[in-house]
Amino acid sequence: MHDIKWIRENPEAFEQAMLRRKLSGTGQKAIELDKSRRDHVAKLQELQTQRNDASKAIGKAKSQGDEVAAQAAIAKVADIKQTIKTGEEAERELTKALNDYLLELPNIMFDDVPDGADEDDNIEMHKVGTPKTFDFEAKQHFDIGEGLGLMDFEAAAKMSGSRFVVLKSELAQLERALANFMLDLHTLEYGREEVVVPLLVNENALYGTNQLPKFEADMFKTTDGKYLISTSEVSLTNLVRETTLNEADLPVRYTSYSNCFRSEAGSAGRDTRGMIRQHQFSKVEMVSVVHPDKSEAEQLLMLEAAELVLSRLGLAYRVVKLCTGDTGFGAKRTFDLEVWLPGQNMYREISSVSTCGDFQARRMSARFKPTDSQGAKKGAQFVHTLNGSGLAIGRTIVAILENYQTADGSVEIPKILQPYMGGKTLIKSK
RNA sequence: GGAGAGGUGGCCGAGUGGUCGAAGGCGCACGCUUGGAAAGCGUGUAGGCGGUUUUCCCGUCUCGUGGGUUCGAAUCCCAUCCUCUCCUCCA
Repeated sequence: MHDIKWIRENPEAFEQAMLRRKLSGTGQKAIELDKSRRDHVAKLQELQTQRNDASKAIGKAKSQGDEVAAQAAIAKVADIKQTIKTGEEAERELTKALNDYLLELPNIMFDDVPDGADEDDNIEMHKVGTPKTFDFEAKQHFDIGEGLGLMDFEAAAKMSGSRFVVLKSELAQLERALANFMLDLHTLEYGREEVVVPLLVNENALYGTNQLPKFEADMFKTTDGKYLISTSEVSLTNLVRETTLNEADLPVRYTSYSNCFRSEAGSAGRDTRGMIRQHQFSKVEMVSVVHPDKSEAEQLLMLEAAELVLSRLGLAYRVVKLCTGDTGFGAKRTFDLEVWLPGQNMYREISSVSTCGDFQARRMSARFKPTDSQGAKKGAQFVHTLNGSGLAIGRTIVAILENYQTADGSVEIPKILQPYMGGKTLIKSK
C-alpha cells in the first residue's frame, strides 16, 4: 500500500510510476479522496471540540451542583449531536473509500525494471550451465513419470479433479529429499530460520501480502471464510504483522517448506498436462524482513541462494529480470529463475525473487525502531520485505525427470540428492 | 461443540458514567548524589490522523475490534475476534 502523504507530495512521480503499470489518473483520484476526507475531518473535529468543551462544562457544573448551568449546557450541545453522528459515519465512509482505493494500487517499480508488455519482454541477465541434449528424443516429465509408474494423474483426478497428481515410491521420496536438501541449504548456509506455518489464514493476512483484495479468484476459500495459502510467503511475511522490531533484530530471515494452493482461475488451457501447473504444489520459500537500506543487497542474496539450489542440482538455468508488464502487483522488482526443460525444449520458471519495499509492511503494519549513533531509539519506520522461492518443488521434480532421463526411461538421481535418497543413484524403469 | 473468566500504556496492574490518555508499580531516559557504581531523590516516558509549523504548540481519535445508548463511555448495551479454565471431541 502506498503512503498517501507521499502521493500528495509527489503527484507527478506517482503518476509516472503508475503509468508503467498501465494505470492513469490514480494519484489524482487518491488525492481527491484524501482531500475530501481531510476537509471533512477538519469540520468534524471543529464540532467535536465544541461538544467536548460543552461536555466538560456540564461535568464541571454538575460536580459543583449547579443544575441550572448544567441544563443550559446540555441544551446547547444537543443539536450538535446529530451533526456529529452523521459526520462520523461520513468520515468512516470516506476513510474506507480512500483505503479501498489505495489497496488496489500496485507497487511502484524500480527504474531499472525494463518496460514491456509480457514475459517476452523480460531481460535475460545471465545463463548458467549448458542446456542438456540427448542422443534420443527427450521426453516430457509426465511421460517419464507415468512410464516409471510413479506419477498418477488419473488416480488424482478421481478423487480431486484435474490439476492434481499422485507421486509414489521414489518420486514421493524425491519430493522429501528435495525439501530437505533445500531447507538444509537455506538454514545451514544462509542462516534462515526454518518455520512450519499455518496453511489456512484469515483475510487480513492476505491483505497484508496483497493477494487481497485483487486476486481473490486465485485462491481457495473455506466455508468459514479462511483461505488456503497460495504461497507460504503469506504466512512467513505475516509473522511480523503488527509488530515493531528492534533495529538490532534485523534482518529476519525465514524459510519454510509448505504446500501451496492455487485455483489458477485464469489459466484454463495452459499447461493442462503434467505437474507444471497444479492446484496443490509444494515449495520451499524464503522471506526476509530487512532494514530499508539493506533490501537491495538482500534481493541479490536471495537470488544467489536460489541459484545455488539449481546449480548444485546440476540443472541449467537462466535468470531474467521481469519487465513492467510481468512484474507482480506487490513487487518493486522481480528476478525469475528459469530452468531448462529438455522435454519442453525451453526454459520454465522455477523460482521468483521479489523485493516489495515497504509495500507489504505498510499493509500489515510491520515496523522497526531505528537506533541512532547515540543508541537512542527514534520513531518507528516500516521494514522492507522480500520473498523468493527456493525452489518450487513440483517443478524441480519436473526438471530432474527431464534433465536426468535416460534412453531406457530410467532417471538418474542428482549426486547432491543421493544422500537424501538413502544412497540411491537411479530410479529404474520397470 | 458446551459452560465460565478475561482482553487497559514497553510490562504488571488500578479504574463500574463526568474535567481519564488513564492511579500506582516495574522498566527505560535524563539530572542530582558518588572517587565510581548501587541505593536514594527529582524530572520525563503511548500511538494514529489533522492543523500550525517544524525541533514549540493546538485539535481530534485510540483502554482487543466494530456498532449502539448518553450532553458525556475504559466504565452501560449488542455483535465480533482472541486468550485462559473446565467439559466434550480428537491426531
